[in-house]
Amino acid sequence: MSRSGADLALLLLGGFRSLVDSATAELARRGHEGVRPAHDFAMRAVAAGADNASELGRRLSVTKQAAAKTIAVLQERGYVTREADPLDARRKRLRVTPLGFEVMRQGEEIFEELRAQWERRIGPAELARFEDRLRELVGTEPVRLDAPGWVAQDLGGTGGG
Amino acid sequence: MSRSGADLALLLLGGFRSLVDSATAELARRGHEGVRPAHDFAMRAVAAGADNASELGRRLSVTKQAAAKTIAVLQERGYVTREADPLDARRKRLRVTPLGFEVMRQGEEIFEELRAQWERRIGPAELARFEDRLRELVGTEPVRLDAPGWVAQDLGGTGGG
DNA sequence: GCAGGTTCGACAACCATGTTGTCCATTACT
DNA sequence: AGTAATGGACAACATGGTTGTCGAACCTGC
Repeated sequence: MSRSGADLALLLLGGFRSLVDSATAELARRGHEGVRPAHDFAMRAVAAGADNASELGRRLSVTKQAAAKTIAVLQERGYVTREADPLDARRKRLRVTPLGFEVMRQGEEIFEELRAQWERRIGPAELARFEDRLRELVGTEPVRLDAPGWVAQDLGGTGGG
Repeated sequence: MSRSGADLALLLLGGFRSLVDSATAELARRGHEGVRPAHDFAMRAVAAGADNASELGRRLSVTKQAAAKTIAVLQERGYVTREADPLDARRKRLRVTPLGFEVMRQGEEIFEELRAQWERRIGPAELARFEDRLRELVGTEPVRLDAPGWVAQDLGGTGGG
């Protein structure tokens, strides 16, 4: 097989998609239609202190404009609120709503359940080992899940421009 | 830690991105600027017999229109040619050019090299085991790498998991 | 041989999610 | 106070998908 390398990549993608697709579907089933990982990520960043668009952009490694668009969606769905920042009139302070937190909570729960399923299939020790390897291989660089079609996108570092 | 499930997903994505980003960058370094996994996939499908837009769409699980757009790019870059099909005047027969094959070949080579690096890090046996687990977990469903921002996209009810 | 359905490919409009670039108000710095 | 930096808005555009529609070519049944 001359494609084991590429296959490995596909397999990794497959694993990710499998989890995320299932989680998204389950979240929808529970009444949170159309919640996507990116939303969760953004909310998490907001909850973690990225309480304005520019900062959120920085944390998510996207432009502030992109962050603003995401925020608009989150706000529209009632997952975050935006109020004037009393300390800085330029800012609009973001806050995750109870509904937003609820979605995050359920998301976590679902992912835990999915992981537990995998664990049941191959055993806890084996999954732990698997995760260890994965961590080793991936390293510590934070993972970006950004650009539309990033699978097919130009990547900053090199080809860039 | 209540996020091990989600972290597992991220880790998988990280692994995929790590490989793909490296491969894309390396391919660019070798003069094939802007070649993306989706291109490779499409070329592979063409080479494997999807020699018209509609068929390609089917194989890639995207609409024929989307396939047509991809083909346009591939053609523009000289990776595929389009000629009238002598047997069916509706069709434009696709063929991967030598350049296209070259890109595929180099892509494979690069992925192999990346996999070999991982192998060197954790050992062949361990990597094999890792891949086995991954295969078990992912199953045999073909992996789609389609929709723009699929990470953040609505997913048809199937869930895929 | 031809009517009617199916398929191919093209075009246009649109959605989603990014990106630059520009601009103004506000804040921070010197 | 004057100037730089920052936050956010808006507009234009790139990418890569999606529907919807349509004409031309093919296929099938009568």
